[in-house]
Amino acid sequence: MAARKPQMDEAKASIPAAGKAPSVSRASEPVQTLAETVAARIREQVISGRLTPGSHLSEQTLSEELQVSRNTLREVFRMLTKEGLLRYEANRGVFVSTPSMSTIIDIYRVRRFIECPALAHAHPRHPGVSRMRAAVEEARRCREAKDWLGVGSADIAFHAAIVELADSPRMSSFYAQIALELRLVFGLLQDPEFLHGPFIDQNFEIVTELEAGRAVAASELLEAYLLRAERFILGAYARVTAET
Amino acid sequence: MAARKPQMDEAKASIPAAGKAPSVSRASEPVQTLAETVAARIREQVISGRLTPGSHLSEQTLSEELQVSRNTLREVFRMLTKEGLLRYEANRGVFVSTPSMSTIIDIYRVRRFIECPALAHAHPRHPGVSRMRAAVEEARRCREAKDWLGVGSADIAFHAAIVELADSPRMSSFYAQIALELRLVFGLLQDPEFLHGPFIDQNFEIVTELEAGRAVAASELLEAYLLRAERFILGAYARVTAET
DNA sequence: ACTGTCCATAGTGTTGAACAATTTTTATAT
DNA sequence: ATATAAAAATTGTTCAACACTATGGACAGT
Repeated sequence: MAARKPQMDEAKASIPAAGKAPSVSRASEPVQTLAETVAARIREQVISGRLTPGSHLSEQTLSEELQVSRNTLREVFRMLTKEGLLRYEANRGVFVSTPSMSTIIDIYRVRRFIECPALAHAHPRHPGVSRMRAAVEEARRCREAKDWLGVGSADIAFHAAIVELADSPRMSSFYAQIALELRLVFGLLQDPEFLHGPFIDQNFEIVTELEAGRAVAASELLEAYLLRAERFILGAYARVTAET
Repeated sequence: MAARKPQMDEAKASIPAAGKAPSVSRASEPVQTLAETVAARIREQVISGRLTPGSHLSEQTLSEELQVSRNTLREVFRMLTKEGLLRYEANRGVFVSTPSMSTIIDIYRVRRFIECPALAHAHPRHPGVSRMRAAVEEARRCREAKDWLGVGSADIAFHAAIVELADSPRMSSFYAQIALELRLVFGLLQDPEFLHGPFIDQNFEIVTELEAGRAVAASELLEAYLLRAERFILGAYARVTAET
């Protein structure tokens, strides 16, 4: 019964002198580790929708495809798991997270909980304000160019700037995670123009109100915005999942 | 199914000293991976103060000490880094995070930002309320027994229960991280009786108010509590760092 | 003495192979 | 068909090796 026998190797007779193809020479900027580089790449693939939620990421396949060892890849998986983009199942491997309705609901609950007070108590001259303004303009530029992925990024950046008004590094990094999950949801939905188009101008109004010193009014606009967006996204989500 | 011969390691009799018997023990379902087990162990060491902030964790030394491979240890480090307990420095390794004054200030800013609204909008019959009550009683028990580490845990549990009133899994898990960092701070300070003693009774008052349906009053109590606690901790921190 | 270069050392970053443990698939027997 | 056992794939973990980076000391020039 002991049967179980390895058949795998045999080819391993090769000499260990294998060329290692050292990391590409990107001699610029702060030394990013290989794992971080790969993580960024996979993250981008997930966000852009090339890696669809629910799909299984095989360690062997991916390590060959990305030219990194399994060990390094596992470090990458750990990172992305903590970020919420991937999900581990014991002895089964990692999968791209699949946001559910309750995920969306929770995300928007958090957003209202954090963004609205942050905005309401903001000082009109806070450096975050100019970042909000910049994000709105960036969104418009992307809309012109029909770069909807860019519009999504700018929208996220806008709201991240709102959170920065609270002057709390921890809150900002928490929000960054939430935003990542939200991007996952975006990727799941189709018709990005329909998805983002209407909200750019509302962002514009919000930052305008804030710059005029009417923080509370801006906060109320934001709350209405978030409630609408939530219903909107939930609707689109239901439509997509119904199709399958 | 799969009734296989349970022949485990016997060939690797290299250094069986610590003998940890990986998966044998809890044959239940949660199937904790080795890395998680080790992470829990280090986490506990950091919280209890046996691993002092700022100290360097050598991969080689620790992997020998804990009887795990460097690769596994690195996975552990990644987890604890995301939790905020450890800090990476490129090519220099991991260190136990050293909370600074601004860390404490940020933690308490976040706590007020999250806990107070959560409490103010809470329903008096929410399941979280009974958890708050239970935590207060646990804290009192530990105080009797002079188990100050336990008092700290109960205090954290009390406030985690407050956050659960908001019914948001993401918020709760975020708060869990913050609480971990706070424990790090606690470990840095001495005289835990002086540290926790006065706050147990304030927790009691808060939950009592809430149970009576006066959520807003409870929230105001909480805010005052948090402001006091922040000053208190900052003072103790300054005293400790001044000594060095 | 003072300072800057060079080198040995030690520690992290990454790899590839190996094996154990578990899940999934296939083949076989009832 | 259906249950069950063997085979194949995959993940979990370890090990040994080497490249790369940081640190500290020896050594030469001023």
